[in-house]
Amino acid sequence: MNDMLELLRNEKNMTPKQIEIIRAAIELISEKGYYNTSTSEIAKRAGVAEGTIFRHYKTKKELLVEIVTPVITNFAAPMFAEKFVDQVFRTDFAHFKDLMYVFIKNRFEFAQSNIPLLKIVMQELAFHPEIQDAYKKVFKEKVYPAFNQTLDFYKEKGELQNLPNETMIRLIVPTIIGFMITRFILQPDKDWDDEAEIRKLITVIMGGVGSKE
Amino acid sequence: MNDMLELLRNEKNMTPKQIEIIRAAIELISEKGYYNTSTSEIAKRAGVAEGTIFRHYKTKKELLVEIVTPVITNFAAPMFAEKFVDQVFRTDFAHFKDLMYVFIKNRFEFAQSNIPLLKIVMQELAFHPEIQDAYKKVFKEKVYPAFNQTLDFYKEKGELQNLPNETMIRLIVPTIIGFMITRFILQPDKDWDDEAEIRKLITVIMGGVGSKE
Amino acid sequence: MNDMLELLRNEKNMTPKQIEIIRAAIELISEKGYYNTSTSEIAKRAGVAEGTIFRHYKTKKELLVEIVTPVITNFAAPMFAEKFVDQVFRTDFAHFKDLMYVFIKNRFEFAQSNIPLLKIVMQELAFHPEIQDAYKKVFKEKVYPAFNQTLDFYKEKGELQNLPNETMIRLIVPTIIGFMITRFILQPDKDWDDEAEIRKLITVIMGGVGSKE
Amino acid sequence: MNDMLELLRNEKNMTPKQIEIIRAAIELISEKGYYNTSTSEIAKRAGVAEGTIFRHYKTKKELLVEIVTPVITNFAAPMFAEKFVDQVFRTDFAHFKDLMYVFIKNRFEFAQSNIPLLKIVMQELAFHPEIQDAYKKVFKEKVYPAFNQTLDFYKEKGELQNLPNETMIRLIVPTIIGFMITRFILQPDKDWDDEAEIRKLITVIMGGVGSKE
DNA sequence: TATGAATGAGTCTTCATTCAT
DNA sequence: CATGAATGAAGACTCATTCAT
Repeated sequence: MNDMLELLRNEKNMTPKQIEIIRAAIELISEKGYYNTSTSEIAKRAGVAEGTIFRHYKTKKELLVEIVTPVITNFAAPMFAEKFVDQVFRTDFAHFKDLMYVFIKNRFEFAQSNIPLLKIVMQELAFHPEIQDAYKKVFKEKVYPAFNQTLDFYKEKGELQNLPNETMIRLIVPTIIGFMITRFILQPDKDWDDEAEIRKLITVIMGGVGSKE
Repeated sequence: MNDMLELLRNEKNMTPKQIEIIRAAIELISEKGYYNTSTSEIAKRAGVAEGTIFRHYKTKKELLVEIVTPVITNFAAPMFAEKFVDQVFRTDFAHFKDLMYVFIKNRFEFAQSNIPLLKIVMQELAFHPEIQDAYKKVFKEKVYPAFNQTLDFYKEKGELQNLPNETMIRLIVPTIIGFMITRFILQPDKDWDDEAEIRKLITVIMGGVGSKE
Repeated sequence: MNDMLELLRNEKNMTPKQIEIIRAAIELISEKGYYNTSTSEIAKRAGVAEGTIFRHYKTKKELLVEIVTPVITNFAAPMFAEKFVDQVFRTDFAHFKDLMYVFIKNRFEFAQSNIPLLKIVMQELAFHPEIQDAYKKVFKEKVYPAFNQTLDFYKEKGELQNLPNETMIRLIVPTIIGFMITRFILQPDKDWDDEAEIRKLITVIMGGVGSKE
Repeated sequence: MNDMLELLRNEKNMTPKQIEIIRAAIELISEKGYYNTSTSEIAKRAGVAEGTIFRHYKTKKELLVEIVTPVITNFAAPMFAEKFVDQVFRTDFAHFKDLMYVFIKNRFEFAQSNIPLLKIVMQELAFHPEIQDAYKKVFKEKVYPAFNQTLDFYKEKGELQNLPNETMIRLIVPTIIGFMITRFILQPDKDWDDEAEIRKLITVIMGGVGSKE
């Protein structure tokens, strides 16, 4: 269940109207951007009155943040949730590249289910300090620690070069994200063999950080 | 001479006021984004009347495009100009990784000299078809052909795996761009050892596309 | 009930603010012309915010058209409505000149009640294709057919010369309109004996188109 | 020689640039109206710099007035010039309707040669007090006296009804002008038999003001 | 005299936000 | 809770006019 809207409906208990507002906002903002989308347009597409939006969200920006924050949290978080880290250490994954495969596969599917949302995050991240804060927080509190633990684990197993974790993260993460941007945003209509692409991606990453034995 | 403003002053022969307008626009838009920057603000910072902007650029958007287009052209183009391609084929570069080094170094420096401009390009690319067109044109007419020629050359020399060029480009380019974004935008204040980072980057790339002899 | 404002209030069911906007617009535009009247002025005189105007009328031009179209329709139309044409053929009017009298009298009173509006129509007709369209439509669909029927009727009765209807219309209509312009716009302050003027006018018209027996 | 431009070139001694400005202004304003024509457009079409216009005419309005005033003067005046009035009293015209014929014919040709200018006069008369003043002056000082003299002359000859001159003028003038508007502005493309139309027009007028012997 | 870059007041229009119902 | 009419501040853009060259 990767669909964020589903998730929002459940976690916060939203009224149907609220859901419609969020859905409309996501559609419109991801198509045209935050500044090209008016609240009246959102209201119209959501089938509610303009005032209704402001009953639920004090400002237009708050609506944006409300949309974007859970995406950030959920894009980064779940893989680093207890369950997953457990698996790693219960050595469910014999090799780092197996872990990478599951990790990338999982995030890939998440991205696929939430393209409009991720588009919004990427586009608006640059301009809204509130969003940047959420992003930094998640990165610092979730991604970073989880990565550290994981990388240390496989370093000790001799599967990774003895590079600083930070360096490795800086090599791995942009490579993965770069791939997804190409895949979902720049050339979404190309005829992709996703499975092959992901394997190739892992080769690149391992070429970069894997131990050269 | 990497500074685009310098370049603009020379190529198009701009009046001093025009230069000021461009300078102010670059500053403000790269800080706050296109939609958060008003023409009156640009005028104020440029020290001209608001009307003066519209004497030179029919619309605000035209100003943006005028700023952004040369950046795109110049970010992509020069490395693929005759001179450079010549070098490659006069085998000035014994190995693909030597070429990569010079290439990345060169584009790195260009980026460094034009951070605000590149920020603008990245941020606004998503919303302005006019900018997308410029980008597509350059990529198709310059980047792609040059890359193809080059990759074929080193493939024949046995230095690269026998992958489709497109695949290689898709692995190489986002990796480089991802690095630069991290370096200049996400963590500009970190204490970077650029030389080392670039070498590492090349290792990653070679791990991905280099031949496994 | 000749007052157009009254009519607007009823037909379209307008809010009080909307009425005020229309009233203010009519006053100002008829005094100073469309291009010399700003929307902010209209708003001020109407006692509403400028934005309110644009909530009801998408553009300033749409406001103008909304004001002017019903005038055109109503200036031309009612006399040619069923009721009136019926009267003619039930020979309520023994002679063409009796019909003319009622007709002119009726339109005269309409004009008198709507001077500012008619001023606007005349002044702006030249520049706004939208208004011209409305005018052409009404003339073609209402005025012309009604006139034709009527003129034919009295021709057969031998009261009119055997001229083409078009020629007669071209003689009659400008003469009447010319009179009203003189009466209400060029010399409104003169001490008019309207009854006498109208009779004189009819003499002229009959001199032009009446049969010379 | 009815062309006003010719006249302007001679009376005032204008530079070629000035003539071009006037010509361009007439063209543009008569097409699109005063408020829809910018001085920069006029300058462009005239092939001069914007500043040049303001060297010759202090304001845009002054340019308009400069264009329009001589038209008014010349439309009204010449027929009432000495020469013409002389003719009347040297009884060059046996009957009033002969005079009318020459008069209408003459003004008809003037109109035909100056349609754009007359269009401008009509359209802008309503909004510019300066133009109204010119019009009133000419009417009062030229048209009215000349008409008076003439009408009195033919009244004495028993050719006209014993109506107040003012009344007659009010019947005659709008009828003639109405005809010209129909002929040149409302239906310029119709296939007109001008000679016949003018004769018809005179019949109407005579029907209105001619003595009923 | 002619130029045309520069001006800045003024215009129409948009839109997030409020509030009485 | 929901509505949607009303708001008014702010924005992009126009254009008559000025003035240094």
